[in-house]
Amino acid sequence: MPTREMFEQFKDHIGKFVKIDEQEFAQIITYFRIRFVDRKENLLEQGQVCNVNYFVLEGLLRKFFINEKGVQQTTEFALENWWMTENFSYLHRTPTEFYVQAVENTRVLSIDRTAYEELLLDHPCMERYFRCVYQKAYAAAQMRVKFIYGHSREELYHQFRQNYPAFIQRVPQFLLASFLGVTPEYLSEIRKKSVS
Amino acid sequence: MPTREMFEQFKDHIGKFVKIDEQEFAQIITYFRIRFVDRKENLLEQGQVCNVNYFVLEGLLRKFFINEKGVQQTTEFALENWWMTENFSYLHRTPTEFYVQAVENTRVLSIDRTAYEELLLDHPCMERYFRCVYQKAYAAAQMRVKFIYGHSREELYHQFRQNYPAFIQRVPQFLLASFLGVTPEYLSEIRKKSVS
DNA sequence: CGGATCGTTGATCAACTTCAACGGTCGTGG
DNA sequence: CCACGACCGTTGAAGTTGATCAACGATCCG
Repeated sequence: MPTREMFEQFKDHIGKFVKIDEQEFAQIITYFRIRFVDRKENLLEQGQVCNVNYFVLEGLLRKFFINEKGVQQTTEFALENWWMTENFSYLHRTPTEFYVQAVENTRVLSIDRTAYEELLLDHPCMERYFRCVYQKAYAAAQMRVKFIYGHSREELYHQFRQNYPAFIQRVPQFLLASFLGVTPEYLSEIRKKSVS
Repeated sequence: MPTREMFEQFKDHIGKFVKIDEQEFAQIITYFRIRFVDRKENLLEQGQVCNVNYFVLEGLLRKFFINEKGVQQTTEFALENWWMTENFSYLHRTPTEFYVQAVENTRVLSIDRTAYEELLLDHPCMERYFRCVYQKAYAAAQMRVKFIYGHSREELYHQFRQNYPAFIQRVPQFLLASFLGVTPEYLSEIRKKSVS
């Protein structure tokens, strides 16, 4: 049984966007389930329709697809307090091309489509909350496109290193390479250049 | 003075996501202004804080920034029934690095920050509407990242050509090159290959 | 007619990949 | 507790993709 404390940080996150009282929050959490995901375990696999949205309480998720060369290509990480889902599959109810996998042992809140729709109807403040969350996520995705277009792969690495130094410690190098869109070999070369 | 018909398509767009009656819509449009933008005219310039959101009724907008080599890099187009704003600057109230410019003579609905916030408080259905719009836009942005990472520049062009054949007719080639992240010279070479 | 803008062409150059090989580390089974 | 294999990071040579630069033609518009 999930305890109150487990949800405290979720309440804080909601609180960043909308005002919410103790009572209503107690109602809201009933729409969610808590789930533990082992390292390397998949929350979503290619071919499935994504019907669930995940909120990371602790740990780290990644989203990737298999490109035509058969190589995993990571497109996204989700740390604590980030939402992770495959929106395209979720919205269009089409089979996804993505996997969502735990990089570390991870604890998430999950909410499926049915519960999500009920939640939004029953609690208008959550409509506002998700509007804010998606607007912010959209802004972040747009800035990411700007970064990709505006910099060489080498610069991307240095930017990323500067912006998320702690994260680089946390994730193995070949996953970082995959996320940056370079081969592990080239990332290794970039790193060599910058230490010498 | 804007006429009722001018807003008809905006009503249709809202109607795709939420149910709305004639009366409420009549209220809602009072929060917006209509604006005509000439070709090459800027709706936003680098250094400004973006406080306005635009809905394209007719025409075409593009968003671009100037990269460190002094070259315009297009990151986004907005056709009819798309929203265009610089979300990052809008959300954080920081000076933007982007320009928003009309590619064709364009007619937009505009809503500034103050009116937007009032609109959302006065009309909860619009909170839902924008939640849906941003969720969809976020999904599109994520798929775009997938496309960029999963294909060579040449493949990107062919994909784009296949998905938006009409659009390619509409936009000059150097802008398309800029959007795809290639030089005009290289796009020219790609096109030569595919006709021969 | 004249100038700006846009698309094209070809040669050279830089960024990044591919491939093959090697060494270190970690976890698991014996 | 050791040994083995899997996994990961590194190195270097050769190859590919796409950029840069300079020049030229075509078109459009004043």
